[in-house]
Amino acid sequence: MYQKRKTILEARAKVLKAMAHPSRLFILEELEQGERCVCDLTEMIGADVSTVSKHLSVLKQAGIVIDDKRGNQVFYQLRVPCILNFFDCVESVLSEQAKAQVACLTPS
Amino acid sequence: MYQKRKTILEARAKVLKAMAHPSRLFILEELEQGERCVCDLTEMIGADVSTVSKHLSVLKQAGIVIDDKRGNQVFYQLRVPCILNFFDCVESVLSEQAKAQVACLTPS
DNA sequence: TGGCTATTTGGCCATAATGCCAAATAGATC
DNA sequence: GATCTATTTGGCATTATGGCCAAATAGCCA
Repeated sequence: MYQKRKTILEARAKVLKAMAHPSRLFILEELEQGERCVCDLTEMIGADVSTVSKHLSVLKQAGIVIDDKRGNQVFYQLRVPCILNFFDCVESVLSEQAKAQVACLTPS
Repeated sequence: MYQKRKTILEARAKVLKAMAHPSRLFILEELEQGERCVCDLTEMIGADVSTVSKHLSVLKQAGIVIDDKRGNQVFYQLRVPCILNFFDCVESVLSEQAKAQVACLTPS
């Protein structure tokens, strides 16, 4: 049952895991607007350059972004723009949570 | 830039992180068909009951599933069924990867 | 109550993820 | 070549995850 689907589920989990970090989600949102170099993203995030570079490497290894070296800069862009559609649904998880909390607090 | 969005991105990341495990993805697929008790899922996955229970707890804490105790069993179901729509996009990430690999192997 | 089944929780260990600093690498420019 | 900027990589400490076993909890039924 599970063993039969395990390989494909592992592949999917790897993609989700690569996205599952606030800085990496920020990078994806930012790349939705267009390509960005590491230095731009580093400044916006406010972490060490090496940290941001490693986040980008995680996204790249998962196949979510691609890089393009031009001069002494490296520009990253989304490889699969639909990735952002995810969040309509993630958002509905969060709004359900919010609704449930309100319901808890509201005397019935 | 990032600090302004950090809180919401952390919330989203938490949901993605909860999904980012093959066993948990299997559980979500299975719950798409309808509610399941812990014992059913445990047998299908073939891990220790305690392990499966903890996976379910992760999904529950993320607000993705809800539980319903009936008798001495606990049934879980999806709280936000759209969660499975995710995979059209995850799949396109994977198929892009596959395409790229083929392109690498094909002499141009 | 006692025993049975289903589930959760605590403890423990092995492994992976995160973030910084420092060092290495690569390109541009003088 | 020397130097400056941009980026990646290695190392290390800290924390989180995943899995099992064992123990605790909860409901059922005799």
